[in-house]
Amino acid sequence: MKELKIQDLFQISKGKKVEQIANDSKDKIRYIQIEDLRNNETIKYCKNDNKYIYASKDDIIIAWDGANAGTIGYNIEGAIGSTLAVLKRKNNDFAFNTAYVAKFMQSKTRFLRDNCTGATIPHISRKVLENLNVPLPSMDVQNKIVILLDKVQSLIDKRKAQIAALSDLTHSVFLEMFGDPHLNNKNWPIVKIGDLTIKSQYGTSKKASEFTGKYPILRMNNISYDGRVSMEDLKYIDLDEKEAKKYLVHKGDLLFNRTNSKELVGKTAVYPYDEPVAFAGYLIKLIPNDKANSVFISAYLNSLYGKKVLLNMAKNIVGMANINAEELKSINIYLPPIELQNEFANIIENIEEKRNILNQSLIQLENNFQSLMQRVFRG
DNA sequence: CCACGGTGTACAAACGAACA
DNA sequence: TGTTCGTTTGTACACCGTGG
Repeated sequence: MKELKIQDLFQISKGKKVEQIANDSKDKIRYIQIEDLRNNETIKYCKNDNKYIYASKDDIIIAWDGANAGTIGYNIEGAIGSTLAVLKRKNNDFAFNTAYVAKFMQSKTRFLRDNCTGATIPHISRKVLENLNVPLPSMDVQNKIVILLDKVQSLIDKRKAQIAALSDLTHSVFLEMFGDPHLNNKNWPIVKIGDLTIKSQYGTSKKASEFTGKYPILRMNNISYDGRVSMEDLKYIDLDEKEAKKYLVHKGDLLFNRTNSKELVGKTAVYPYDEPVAFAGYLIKLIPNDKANSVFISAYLNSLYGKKVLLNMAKNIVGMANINAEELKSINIYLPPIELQNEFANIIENIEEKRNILNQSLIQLENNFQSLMQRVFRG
């Protein structure tokens, strides 16, 4: 098969510093940064100034600096920031589909990242990139490869959308069953979180180890902002029998992140697994009494209103914010009957089950995509 | 001009004084 | 002596800007 180097096909230009402007400004164009190569969640703008470096839809964008160097973007239009570079087609007669090359480069992200230059912060090596060999089958085959990979990608996107929809569902089920927490138009009695718990317990302040230890230990990054426990990136710790009693979290216990940056203080989730694990000192464990279901309390604190309450009460001192156990227990909460709370918890459990299935499927699809990519470009 | 070393900052982990 | 909890320290990363 014919092979050409990136430098035969493209002109590479590094981006320049771009001044961001407000979203409602006139005569604006999109300002692209590394984040924008991965998603379109926060779109930023800048002036339409000809001193900037532009990428059009048929250019390939690559992240040049930092841990994500080598990330590829395509079909995005705007001025690129200083940590990106753009690959523009050279004027020559080589027959190739830019989208195809973009996909090919995507399959080489790892390689580009591994061959970076720079002492502390990785930077793409221009030489390595320019000398990257691109296999070029016939135009027909290139086009087919693009269509195939796009199809798989769109399956992945659909799966992600389904998972996001389930999160919305959780919120709306909560609102429907219990009503707006702020207005309390179902007139539930108001109590304090402390009234609904048997006890609160801080986690262990023992140092966790990377590999060895009897128990996995949950740290702040294991509690997500949207109220889930993630078992990724765990550390481990040993506990004796006495410590195990205090510092293990069991299924149905509530976990609360008491120290973090102001926005992230108060991340709350229910531990959902049968196997108990340890938890660190910047988390507080709450065990509910017979008046409450922890899933309900967690959903309350994770509602828009709950987040607002937490944000307002976090004491922000030199960059770090805190909500201690007493303050947590003093938060007001409305109290529907326990039967209704349990019903809610059952619904959530069902939703979470579906979510797990979808997640598994997503991981599967992503793996398939990777191996497909490898096979396709090996020829 | 751009390669490459540096800076600022947000998040996370850990420390250790104050309390019981 | 163990627990609480505010603060310090560590780490990772996005982005910047200068000298060759």
